[in-house]
Amino acid sequence: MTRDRISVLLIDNHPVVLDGLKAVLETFDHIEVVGTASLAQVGLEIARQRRPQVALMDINMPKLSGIDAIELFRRELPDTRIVMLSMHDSREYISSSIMHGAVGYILKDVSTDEVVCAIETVASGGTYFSSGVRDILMADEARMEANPLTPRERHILGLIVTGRSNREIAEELGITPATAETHRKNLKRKLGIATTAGLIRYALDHGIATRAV
Amino acid sequence: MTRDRISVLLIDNHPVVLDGLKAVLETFDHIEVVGTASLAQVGLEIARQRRPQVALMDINMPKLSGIDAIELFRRELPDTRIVMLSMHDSREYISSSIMHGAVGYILKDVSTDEVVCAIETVASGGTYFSSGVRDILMADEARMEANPLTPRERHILGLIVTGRSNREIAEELGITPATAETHRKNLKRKLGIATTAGLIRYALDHGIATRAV
DNA sequence: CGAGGACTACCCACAAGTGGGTAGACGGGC
DNA sequence: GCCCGTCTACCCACTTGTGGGTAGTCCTCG
Repeated sequence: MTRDRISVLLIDNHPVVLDGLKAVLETFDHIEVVGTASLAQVGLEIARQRRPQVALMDINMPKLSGIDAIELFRRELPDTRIVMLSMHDSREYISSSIMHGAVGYILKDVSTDEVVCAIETVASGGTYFSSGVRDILMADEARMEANPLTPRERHILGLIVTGRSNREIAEELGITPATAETHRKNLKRKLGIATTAGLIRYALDHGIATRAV
Repeated sequence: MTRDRISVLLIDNHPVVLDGLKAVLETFDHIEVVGTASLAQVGLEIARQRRPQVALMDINMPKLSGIDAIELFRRELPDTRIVMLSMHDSREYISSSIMHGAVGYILKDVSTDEVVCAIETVASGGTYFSSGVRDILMADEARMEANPLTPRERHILGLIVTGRSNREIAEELGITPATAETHRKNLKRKLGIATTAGLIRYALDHGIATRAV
């Protein structure tokens, strides 16, 4: 290692997570928590002064979302390596974080050992994604070739885009609402998208539906 | 009038509406119901043979939606004047119907007199929109200049596009979920859009949000 | 003929959105 | 000084979606 201790900045708007993480990390001699913040803006300010090697940042924060904050960090502090900390394992959050420049993404349900491992890995130049995240990333690439949407699913996706409820979709297709629900669930699972809004953006992006009303 | 009786085709997948409307219309000497159908495709088939002057069609039907059916009618039977019959007064349905070529749009809660009036009007070449619909159409044009979205609303619309729930929006903006809910309601009211899906399409259409994840 | 995918349908408990409202605080403009 | 728009917040009853499942029927492909 270039320095004996890895400097880490913690940003999380949940005091419990913030303090807990700080306490745990401080039991490791090779890690130094140089600051904590509950808001991204404050974290950025601290980072300007302390120039941490690693920033561990929550993805969901008031005022300034973690995703948006990644960009600000990258612009002002390109050497600080950003690891996102999230409770959500949705494909959108993960790929969005990576695209914005995060080099790590760990779920909040991982062990503290794994957090330490992530810090070490990204500090030495690597990338770290917790196991659940890796699965999602790999699945994301393999899934679409292995599991293309069925015609029925594309049809239903189109109806979802127009704002139809499960009941309305069911009426329109002559099936039960429960089945429409299943198709909706399968769509989300196949695409790794957690929200209906995400499904709509996906459909518009991939020409499965058009915005024409 | 060119013909003594106006030939009308009824298409609605609700038997009650279909039969009720037929019975009522047949009490008028100058109106002749030349056919009824509970599916758009069947209605189209009947229309091919009977060439009705007016087609009264439900907007929500299984298999083939009324909106899509308008196009088929326009293509094959350009002389048949289409009046949409709907329970929904959402801006999207109405403007979509008009754009596809309907010359009338009446809500199902209107009086039968108004239905007769609509048939007479479109048969003689005019357009007919029931009072509630007119309000919405006029409002639609006037509203956006009179009532532009506030910055706060645009911000919240952007968050809705990313699939945030009211609770998540509230956390992100430091307000209560109830307030986020109010903003969401106001957005729908201002834009005359009934569904969250519609809000998303609107936002993407108007550059208030981008699909970039 | 057996496997697997597609489509269908239902179960549960819980979370969230819907669509009506009402209402207070603040600030700018007439 | 008052009006109006904005932003905030809450009420209710109701519907809908969520995220786990399981499981049956068809049809096709090897």
